[in-house]
Amino acid sequence: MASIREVAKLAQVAPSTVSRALNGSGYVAEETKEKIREAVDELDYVPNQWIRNLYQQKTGIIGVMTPEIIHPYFSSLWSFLELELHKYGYNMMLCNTSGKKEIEREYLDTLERNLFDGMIIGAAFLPDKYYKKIQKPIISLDRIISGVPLVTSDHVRGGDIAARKLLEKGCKRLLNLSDPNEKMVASSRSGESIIRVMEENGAEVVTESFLWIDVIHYSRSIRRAREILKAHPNLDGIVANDLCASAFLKIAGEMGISVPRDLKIIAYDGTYITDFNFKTIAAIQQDVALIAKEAVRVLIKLINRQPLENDEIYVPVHYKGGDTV
Amino acid sequence: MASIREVAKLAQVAPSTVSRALNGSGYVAEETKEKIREAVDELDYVPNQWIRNLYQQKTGIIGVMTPEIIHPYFSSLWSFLELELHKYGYNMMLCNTSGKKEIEREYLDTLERNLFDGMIIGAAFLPDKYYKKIQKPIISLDRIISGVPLVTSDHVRGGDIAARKLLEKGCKRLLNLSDPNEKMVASSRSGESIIRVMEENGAEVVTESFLWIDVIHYSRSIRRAREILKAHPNLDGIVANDLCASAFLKIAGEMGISVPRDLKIIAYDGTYITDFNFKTIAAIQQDVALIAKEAVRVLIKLINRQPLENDEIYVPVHYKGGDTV
DNA sequence: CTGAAAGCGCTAACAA
DNA sequence: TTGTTAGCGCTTTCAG
Repeated sequence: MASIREVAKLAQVAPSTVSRALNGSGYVAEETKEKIREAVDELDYVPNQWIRNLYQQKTGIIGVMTPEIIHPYFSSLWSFLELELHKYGYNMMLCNTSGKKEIEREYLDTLERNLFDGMIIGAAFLPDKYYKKIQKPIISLDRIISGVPLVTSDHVRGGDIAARKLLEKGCKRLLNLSDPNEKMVASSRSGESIIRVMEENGAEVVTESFLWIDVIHYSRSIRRAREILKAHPNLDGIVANDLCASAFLKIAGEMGISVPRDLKIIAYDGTYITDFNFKTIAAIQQDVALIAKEAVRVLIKLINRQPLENDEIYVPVHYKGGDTV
Repeated sequence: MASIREVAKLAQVAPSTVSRALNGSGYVAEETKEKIREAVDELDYVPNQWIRNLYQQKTGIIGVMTPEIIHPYFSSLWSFLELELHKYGYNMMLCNTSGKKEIEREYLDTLERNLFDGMIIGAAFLPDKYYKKIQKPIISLDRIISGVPLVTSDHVRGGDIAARKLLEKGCKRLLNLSDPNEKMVASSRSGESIIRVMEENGAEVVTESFLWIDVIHYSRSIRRAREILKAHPNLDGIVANDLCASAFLKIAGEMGISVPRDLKIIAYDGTYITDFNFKTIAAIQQDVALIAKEAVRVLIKLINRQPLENDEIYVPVHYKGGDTV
């Protein structure tokens, strides 16, 4: 690995001149530039970006904390986020925690050790205090942490739309899924909203737990969906994330339950997988592109120490029709 | 951000002593250590990892070049790769090119600028020479580049298994899909293998192009699948990647083609989405966990300048039954 | 056991 | 227009 000094020596100039020539900062005679260019070619010199970062006091890397990346909601979200960060010259580092607290702590450490210029928290399992003490720019996409800006979907509205749609179709007994381990997350508001609207309108709501781990392993989703449908044979409506919704649709078919006649299903997320089946699944669609855009906009403001006009941003959701309601 | 110098001053020792105490390198009196510990706590000092890397001559980051991340094959593969890299203390940086050559070049540049200790190439669209000149450890997962170690599935066998399965079920007229833009990739061997086996056994093979861009946008897959099935109404077998296979299954249903009676479908990849439909899709399953494991093993060897016993590694594939054959 | 000094590879201020 | 010098925050000799 050639260094700037070697280039300087070969071109018979000072290292600082090489630096200036290469960065276009300050004056360098065209003739000198030429000599330097030759030396660079000769030695195959490539400046070390890490070292440069030292002076810029930045790394150009944004960490993205995610519990996993296989769920299409996350794949899509991170895909858009990457594109968006790239526009601003940032690279994205996916920090996959697999839901493990130690790994999450490790990555927060990495942030504090200045490897990232900022961090986007897709999901968090550590107590609030770990996030609160962080001195660097962070934003959250779901977990509600006081002092940490939140960019998320308008889940209250999402739950509302879903519930009203089901009521309109005559649902009387709805299944609501929740992961008891996830507390203080914005996404749980959709469930609360669904329950409120359903009950206000005289419908019954059955809440069952559906663990995170069961969502990401599809075979487990299937098993859990079967358990739940067997335990509650008289359900007539389900709102669940794309993967779960898909599992319920499959199990309903297996059990001979007619969808949408006897059971109506609305997926929550609305990624492309809701179009996979012959019956497309109706969905509350999150606008992942806009979430990504807003998240990056806010993070960049934080990094540039600009004031935030708003530290809670709610991105609109949309209803997408399908064959399951 | 407190620096080591501030800690040293507060603890009334030299910066080098702090360094030694914190790294456990060299001797430091227990008493001195205690003073340093106090100063660290007092100032909330966190060593700057990025500066430390300067001395280690490494960054601990591996770049992973991928054309996109939404396709479940890639999501799964990168998920396992991340886990595997993490075991060796490396972080993974996803380099999403969106199939764009400029972005790919940019990331190769990033590698040369020492931001990564090595790189894993998931897909490549640049001419070979760009890869050949790289002086840092790289391995490829699909594209065949002389001098660059390859870790990939045994696609020849994969194609073979698929073809024989279809023949066994009586297929006479098979659809083979290929992206004409993708040249010199290991994965195309499955198609070649399928064609060979089918033709050797007296079956006909129709090859149609199916562009990458049509695969990753599911709505485009659907449209293309419809086009193809309309153009070739007498097909009785299809081998295609999970997403395409899913699109064909859906369109077959829409067109009233009975699967598997009139049309047999085998998905190639075998990710969880092949289990989504009421009819599970038969598949040639790639062992992504093992691919990830092998890739990392080889890359680490390269980084440590250990000799490679083999620069082409073929990971076994498996047949997974389903309702579509 | 500890500190001074040199230096990782580069940039920036200033002098020439 | 160029070179000298100092230094980013840390580690690593090496002398004491």
